[in-house]
Amino acid sequence: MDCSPWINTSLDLNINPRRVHEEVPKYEVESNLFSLGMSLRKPSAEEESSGALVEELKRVSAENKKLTEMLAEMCENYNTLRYNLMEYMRKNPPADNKELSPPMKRKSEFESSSNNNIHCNLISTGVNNNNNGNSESSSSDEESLSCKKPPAREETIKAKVSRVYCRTESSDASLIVKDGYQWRKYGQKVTRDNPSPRAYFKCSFAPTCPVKKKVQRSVDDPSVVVATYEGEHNHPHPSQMEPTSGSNRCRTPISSASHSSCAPTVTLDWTKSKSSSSDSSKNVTINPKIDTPEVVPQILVEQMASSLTKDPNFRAALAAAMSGKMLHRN
DNA sequence: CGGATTTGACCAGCGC
DNA sequence: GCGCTGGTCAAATCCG
Repeated sequence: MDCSPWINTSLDLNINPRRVHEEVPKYEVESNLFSLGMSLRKPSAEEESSGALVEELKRVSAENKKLTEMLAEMCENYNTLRYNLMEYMRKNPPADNKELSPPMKRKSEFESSSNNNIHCNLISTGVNNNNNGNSESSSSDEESLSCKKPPAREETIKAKVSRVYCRTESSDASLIVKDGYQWRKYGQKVTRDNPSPRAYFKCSFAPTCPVKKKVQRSVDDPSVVVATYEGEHNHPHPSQMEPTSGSNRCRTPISSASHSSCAPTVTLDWTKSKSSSSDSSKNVTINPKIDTPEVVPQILVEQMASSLTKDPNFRAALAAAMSGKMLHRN
């Protein structure tokens, strides 16, 4: 059954829903003419039956119009749902972030700092999820950091940890995440669960700044660099002190530098612009071309949405499933 | 020449 | 206790 015109039109509705109402009926009429071909091939056999056929045609056309409206409504609901999902994913990174985190943490990683709480920040959209660990979304990080430690040990854990995901050129092996601060590399290690080396950095902007950073490419996606920050800067953001200096600092927007404070502020350098998915981008408030921090979950959501909406097979399958469902109900 | 980076050695935590 | 692993140190090297 060749229903591609209907499918293509129906999915274009995602971009411009009004087109559907204008164009779909025409295709539907044609399609129904094809489907009624057996009857239409014998118009002269019984003239009285032609009237019934016309009535049938009108009825089917009206039904198709109704289905089209329902489809458009479903598409709108789908877009709304997708938008809500993106918002949710942005605020609540998925549990498979664990895959990007080391399988086990050692207490030495935290003993040198000086707070009283674990403070896991997952920076997702340029605003820290600074929920003091009370949200479910932070549980994955908290688990990875503390699940193997007794409660008494947890009380001594003090470092503020945040994780940032940055897409870079796959060919770029520099492991540099330009966040506006000055870092001195003091070590590099190849870890067991990731073939790409992990680089260790200390904040060199202030001699007494205790912040450390670990940078390693994602094992799943080499184009994604995972930067793990530990500790809190005890100095202002360099861009606040030297607004006109440094190639790194000029990439840091003042807005992110001026936000409250103790949590690490990160500006990612998007050296690889993502494909412009017109339909998905309209639902996303963040433009990937600007220096705005993002995290893998949102990247994945956008890429998934973009790839799905561009995939003809997915569109056909979605349209077939939706039309089949609706036809079955009628 | 001074600062940053590299890299092998060393240390400490953890599981067996 | 031993081996594995992640994290850190520091001498060597690089670079502007």
